[in-house]
Amino acid sequence: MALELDRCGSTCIHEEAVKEVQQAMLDEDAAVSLAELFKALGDPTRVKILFALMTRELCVCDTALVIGVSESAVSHQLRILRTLRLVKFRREGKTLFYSLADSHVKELFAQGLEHIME
Amino acid sequence: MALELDRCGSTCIHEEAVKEVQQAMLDEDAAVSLAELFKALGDPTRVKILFALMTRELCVCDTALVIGVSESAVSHQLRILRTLRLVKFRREGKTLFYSLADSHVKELFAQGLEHIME
DNA sequence: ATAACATATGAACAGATGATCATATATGAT
DNA sequence: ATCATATATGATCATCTGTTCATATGTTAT
Repeated sequence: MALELDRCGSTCIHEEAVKEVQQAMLDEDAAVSLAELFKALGDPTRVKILFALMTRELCVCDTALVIGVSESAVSHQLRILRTLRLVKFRREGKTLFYSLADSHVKELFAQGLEHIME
Repeated sequence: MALELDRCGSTCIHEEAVKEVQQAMLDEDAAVSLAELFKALGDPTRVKILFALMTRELCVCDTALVIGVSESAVSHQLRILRTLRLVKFRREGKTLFYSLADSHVKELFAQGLEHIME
């Protein structure tokens, strides 16, 4: 506590700015949750999986073929995406069809692509 | 190439689905760029930095104080955010004031928080 | 029950990541 | 020029990540 307050020397702190920002600041849990969500979107394989699912639902095997990685790798990544409720699935016989859980991914990708192409 | 096509056995492939998705598919570069962007947002420290900067511009020292990490750590993370053009800065004497580069971060955070609180 | 198929899971390993510490750069004051 | 301040950078290291390979689970058909 005291350590953190001292760290900066004290000469360079703009008190008003710090207070203003601290009041509007995100709490730790929210920051961690947000980071977890974005981290899940922060891998090319998972981006491809999600983008593929934007077009239509796909089984694991087809997904693996489309994005060019092993089925095991896809399955591992889908587990992560499931945990964060980014995808859902339905069973049809031996096959599991995965799809986007809600529209947030589409919106996030749209914003993300906008930024990249700026 | 041939390896990838064989990998799935061939029995489980739904050809139409695969073709339909492949046509709409993101190219490799775009997938990597998108992933890089989201990866940059996928760390609690960087989330806090960006969220803090949503309120107002801040110098490195104040940022470090607000989010409770060392100035060096903040500087390192700001470098990553600068590289991805998520933040920009202006100099005033010895002090560098960082701010959000554009409005995409706000939109992304808004969507992200919506998803988390669903 | 057995076999085949679709997917999931666990272990393991190489590569990436983020904080820390030490050092360097840049600006302003003396 | 020297010094103090604000920030940046490089090296190091423990931890995390994603793929692979081997194995397990669950479903359908025989």
